[in-house]
Amino acid sequence: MTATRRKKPRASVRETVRLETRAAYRQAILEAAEVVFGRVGYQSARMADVAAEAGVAAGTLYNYFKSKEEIFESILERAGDEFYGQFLAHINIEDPLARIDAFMRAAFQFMEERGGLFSLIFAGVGIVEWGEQRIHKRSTRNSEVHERIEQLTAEAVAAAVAAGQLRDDLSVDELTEMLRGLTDALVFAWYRRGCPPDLAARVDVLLDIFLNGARKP
Amino acid sequence: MTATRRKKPRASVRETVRLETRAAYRQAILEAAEVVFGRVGYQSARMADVAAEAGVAAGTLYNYFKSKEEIFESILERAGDEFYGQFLAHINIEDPLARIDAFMRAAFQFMEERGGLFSLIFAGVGIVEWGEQRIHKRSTRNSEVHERIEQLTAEAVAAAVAAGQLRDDLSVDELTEMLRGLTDALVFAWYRRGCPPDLAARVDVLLDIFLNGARKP
DNA sequence: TTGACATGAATCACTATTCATCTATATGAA
DNA sequence: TTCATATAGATGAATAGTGATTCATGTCAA
Repeated sequence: MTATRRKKPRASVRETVRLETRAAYRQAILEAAEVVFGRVGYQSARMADVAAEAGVAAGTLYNYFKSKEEIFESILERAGDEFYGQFLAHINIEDPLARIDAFMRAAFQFMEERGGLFSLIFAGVGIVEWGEQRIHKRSTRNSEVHERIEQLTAEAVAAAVAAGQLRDDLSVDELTEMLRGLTDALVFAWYRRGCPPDLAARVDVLLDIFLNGARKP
Repeated sequence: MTATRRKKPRASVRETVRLETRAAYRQAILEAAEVVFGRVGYQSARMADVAAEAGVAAGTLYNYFKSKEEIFESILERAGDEFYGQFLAHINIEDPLARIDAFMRAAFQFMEERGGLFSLIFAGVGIVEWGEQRIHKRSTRNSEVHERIEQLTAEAVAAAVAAGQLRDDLSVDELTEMLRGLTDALVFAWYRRGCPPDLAARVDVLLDIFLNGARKP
């Protein structure tokens, strides 16, 4: 997918050297775009800004990407894959509740590390989807990643229900929805506070309320 | 605030009639804008679309509003006030938990009735704020309304804690945050399903999980 | 006849994208 | 090793599309 984005390089001795260089440019552009998009949002970000941030000329961007949108999608795609990877890393934890716990922690840690991108990724998984969905239809790829993540969570919840760890008088969907909501809420609030380095630590509150509720025993 | 938006009408005998007419135009424009913004989003909505929907010429819009943004803010403002009103209506319920319950139901009912505007209002109270905040800074007024609503909720939560109805080993802020998150989650999911008429009914699940948690007793 | 105001074509601003050029490097003959 | 030439690809000025906003004009009620 990434490969088809630009003219195929001619086969030659130069190949290796050129590729190195091209890859570096590509990388620089993506990183710059991530910074700029993260700072001012997709709409407000100007290609000129991205070019400046990357230290290249505006025209150069188009030697590596077809359009602004393609750059955006590349970012979403990359970040989405990384995010998904964080989930996969804990897929094998046997105990359902422990798995959910691990998922949440992994997700929060990822958020915390890439705060600026929040509105493009995690957010891209719902929030931005609403705020901007009509502005640019989201990359299909990113949606897939999103769905798979929801899927992993739902599976864990289902397993927990099956294991008698979670209530069975509510549907798995409802439980998953709520879990997701609590997660969003924390990230939301954290983002609003300016992304201080305390997000990961708050998972405990999330799980506590999700599992035990807010009512005084 | 609304009054300062256009040239002051001259005092004259026509006044009454003119005002009537002007008010009608203004109203039509706002309603049209609400429809169009709700349908395609602020960014994608064209003034020409709004004009067409309102059945007036594009230029006419500018006889009533300074700019596209001002129209948007007027909508947010109006909707925000209505939304806030729904909360105020239950402010006097004594029992804190009952008050929270009433708040949630009122909010959901409002959502359900104005689904199309979701992303401009309730959403405008957080979700869109992130998705688009850099695209157009939100109206100060709307932010105020938002804050006041959060305030009302937080007060109810605090009262519940004080009354021994909610846990006191978590901060009021944390509890409120979670409540808000659960609310968002439901509306989110509902919106994604295409706004079917079942939102209000789901408040029970929300409160159930918030109060009792998801763990199997 | 006059003034308020609706009209919509013309203007203006903003940017993504294109493209004619220019630069730097690689190649290969001397 | 050195120089002439070719070429990938960097450059940024020019283009082009979009759509908000303006304004000269026409209409209608008083």
